[in-house]
Amino acid sequence: MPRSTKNKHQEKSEATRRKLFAAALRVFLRDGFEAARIEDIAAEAGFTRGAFYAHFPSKEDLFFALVEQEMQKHLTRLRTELENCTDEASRLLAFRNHYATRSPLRAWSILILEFKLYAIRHPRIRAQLVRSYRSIREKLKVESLWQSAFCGVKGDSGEKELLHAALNGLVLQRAYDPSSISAAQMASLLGSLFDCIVGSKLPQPKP
Amino acid sequence: MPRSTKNKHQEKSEATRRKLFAAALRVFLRDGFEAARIEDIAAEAGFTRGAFYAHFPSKEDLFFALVEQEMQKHLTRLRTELENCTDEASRLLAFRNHYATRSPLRAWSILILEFKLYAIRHPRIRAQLVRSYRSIREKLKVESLWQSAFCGVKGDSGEKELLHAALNGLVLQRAYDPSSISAAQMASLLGSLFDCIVGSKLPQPKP
Amino acid sequence: MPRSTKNKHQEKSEATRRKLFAAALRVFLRDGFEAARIEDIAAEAGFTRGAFYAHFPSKEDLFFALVEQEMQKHLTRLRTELENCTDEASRLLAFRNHYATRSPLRAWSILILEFKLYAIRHPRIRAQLVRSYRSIREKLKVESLWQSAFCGVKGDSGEKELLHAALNGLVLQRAYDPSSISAAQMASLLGSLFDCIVGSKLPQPKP
Amino acid sequence: MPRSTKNKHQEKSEATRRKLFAAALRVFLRDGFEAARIEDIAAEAGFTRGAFYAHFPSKEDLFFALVEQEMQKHLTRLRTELENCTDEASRLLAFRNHYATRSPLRAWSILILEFKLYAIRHPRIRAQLVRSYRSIREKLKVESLWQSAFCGVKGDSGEKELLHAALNGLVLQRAYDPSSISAAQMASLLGSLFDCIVGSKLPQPKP
DNA sequence: CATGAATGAGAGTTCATTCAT
DNA sequence: TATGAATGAACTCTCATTCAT
Repeated sequence: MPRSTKNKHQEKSEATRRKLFAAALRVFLRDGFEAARIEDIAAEAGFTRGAFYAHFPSKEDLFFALVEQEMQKHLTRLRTELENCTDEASRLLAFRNHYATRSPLRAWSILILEFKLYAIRHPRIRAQLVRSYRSIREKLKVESLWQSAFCGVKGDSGEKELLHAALNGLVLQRAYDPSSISAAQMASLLGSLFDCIVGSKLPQPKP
Repeated sequence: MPRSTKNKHQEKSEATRRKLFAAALRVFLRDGFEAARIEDIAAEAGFTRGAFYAHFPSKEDLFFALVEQEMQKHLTRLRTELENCTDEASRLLAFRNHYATRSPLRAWSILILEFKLYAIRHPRIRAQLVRSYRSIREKLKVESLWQSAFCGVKGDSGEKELLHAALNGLVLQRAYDPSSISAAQMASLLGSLFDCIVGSKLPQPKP
Repeated sequence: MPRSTKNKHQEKSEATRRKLFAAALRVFLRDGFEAARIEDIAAEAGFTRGAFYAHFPSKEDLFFALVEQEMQKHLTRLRTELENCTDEASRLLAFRNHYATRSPLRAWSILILEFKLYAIRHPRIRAQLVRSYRSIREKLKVESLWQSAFCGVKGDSGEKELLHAALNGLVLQRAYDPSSISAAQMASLLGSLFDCIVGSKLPQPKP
Repeated sequence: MPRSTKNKHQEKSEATRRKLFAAALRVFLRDGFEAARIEDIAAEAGFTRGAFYAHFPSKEDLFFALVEQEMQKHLTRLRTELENCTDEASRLLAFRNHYATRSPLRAWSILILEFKLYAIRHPRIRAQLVRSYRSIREKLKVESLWQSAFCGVKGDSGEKELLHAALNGLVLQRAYDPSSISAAQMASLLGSLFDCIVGSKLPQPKP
């Protein structure tokens, strides 16, 4: 009941949760969402199943928590990078690189892809995922990131989605058949697409 | 040994196979590859599991057969459309529309997306899928389709992949959160991307 | 309806039956009774399942028919060998060799062993097998074989069973772990046992 | 982490394992190895299939564990009996009785017989079984049992195998057709065979 | 007689989740 | 909090047998 004890417990609990998180990320990236076994995650963290269920109600809930954490990380990093840029040009370049050379996130992209497909078949999950993404975007002011990168010139006609879609599609393509497109080609294509969009050459809706 | 008997058997067998194919397509589109149960496919076709295994060695084999059949259908249709065009301009337009307004194939694209993800985690399947795609592309001379549409002007720097990637990515995005991008926006974006690529504005590899 | 036609049919039918028999023997010896598949037997004979069921009501029935045929073959051969002996001594020797060097029948022994075990768990089969054996023994006058070999000296205290049991047990032992006993050792042991029994050294029940 | 909890778990786990073992033994003896269903074993122990798989990786593994346990039991009992004998003569007699009156192990022998046949058709299992037997024999010093019983007089020409083979063969014969040989006859025959072997009358390899 | 399509019971195995400790 | 035993539903795949042709 003494405060310090309570804190000790809290700290320990937090540590377990963190370990489970990290382990889950590793296992999900390695095996995918559906194939990942709770037991493996717990074991990877040095615990057993019970510990998992003491901290998360279900595999899906853990995944959501993980998504929010990772998205936050990625977006915060991007924001920091952009804020470190002194002028508009370098900010645009940083943004471009972010999209064109996202190879370190390959496995993560594929994991998200898989979960989106899973969500499509599970309405409740789908709704939760949409909500989750929306709240992250709001919390981290993703719109303003684009605004700041593009000087807020134009209204959104879905260019963001196109960029993401192309990125995800290419990542998947390379994961499934690396010989069909090289990493360099992929970066080049994404860069070009980025230029296209930014150069206002693309986003002209059909009249 | 009687000829008529053999034919009767053959006919019946083919009819069953066709029914199973059609049922499988419906169930796969509805439930996805992994979640689709053999029993449901058989029942949807009006049979029991045993009938399924009399015609296909496994769910995966059926899926491959289905993929080849459907790809063949789609590509043949596209080829026909292109061949019906009298001049180069209309051919290009038909090609553009093919990519920009592929909504009827939404569910199919998602199914293929899911199977590619599945393949990533299952090396043997992956190899088979790559091989299968390659053979289809060769058999139906997909390269020549592009050549004919684009008058064989430029070498391949992966634009085809970019187009497909963007298409698949957007289809998934809309399936999982339709409110994030409208069908019209999607068509518009894909059209613009197509123009971009054709207009040789995109495919300039980094020097 | 003409006689010759009927005979043609009968002949053909008989030929099919014979082929199925021979095929079944091969498959049973190769795969064992339970693991042998009707389809494999039919295919091995150059037919399909239907032909099998046109000639035999079930796998078990085929097996019984097979057992009777083979037993008859083996016993007839033994009888012939014994009858070819001019004197009593050579007859005894032939009998001894029959038991001590039965290696060609290794697979058959094991098959019968397996079926006996199967029969133990299936009462109806067991009863039928016992009956079947009994009728074969009577038809082929197996008792008289022993009598003739041993000059009918002594009453049966089960020596025959002991000899068979030892033979079967050793065949199994060698099949399952050939390194535990050599073929030569086995022949030697069986020969010695035979001598023991014949020399009236063995069958002296405890006083 | 608390010690008591761990012990509770361990105890419960061991109790369940023991129950599963006992149940498996009963079901295997009743139905045979192949026909025994995991579900029946679990139910017989008062559990469901899941519990089974929490304790044993497969039916085969359970069987091997069972074999080792039972062999150990049997051999330990035999060793104890022999060690209780004060003189050489009574030791030999005890050994003789062990072989001649093994009726209580009838069902066990048949189960092992069946598994050996199973092993013949399944190479991996066969190898494992051979290894398993060898390790048991070494661990329990089976050779020395024979040595002690027979005063280490003679080298091994396979008499042990003959004795076992005859025993197993007769057990099977009686199980499948009890009317073909009485229990008394069987004991008598085995006793005589034992005497024969011990009396050095049998193991004279052909010159 | 022979075909071979179709049945359907049944097996082993996996794993998210629950719950007593 | 964490353990880990136990559940039970689900799934794929096999094969002897039936039966319309």
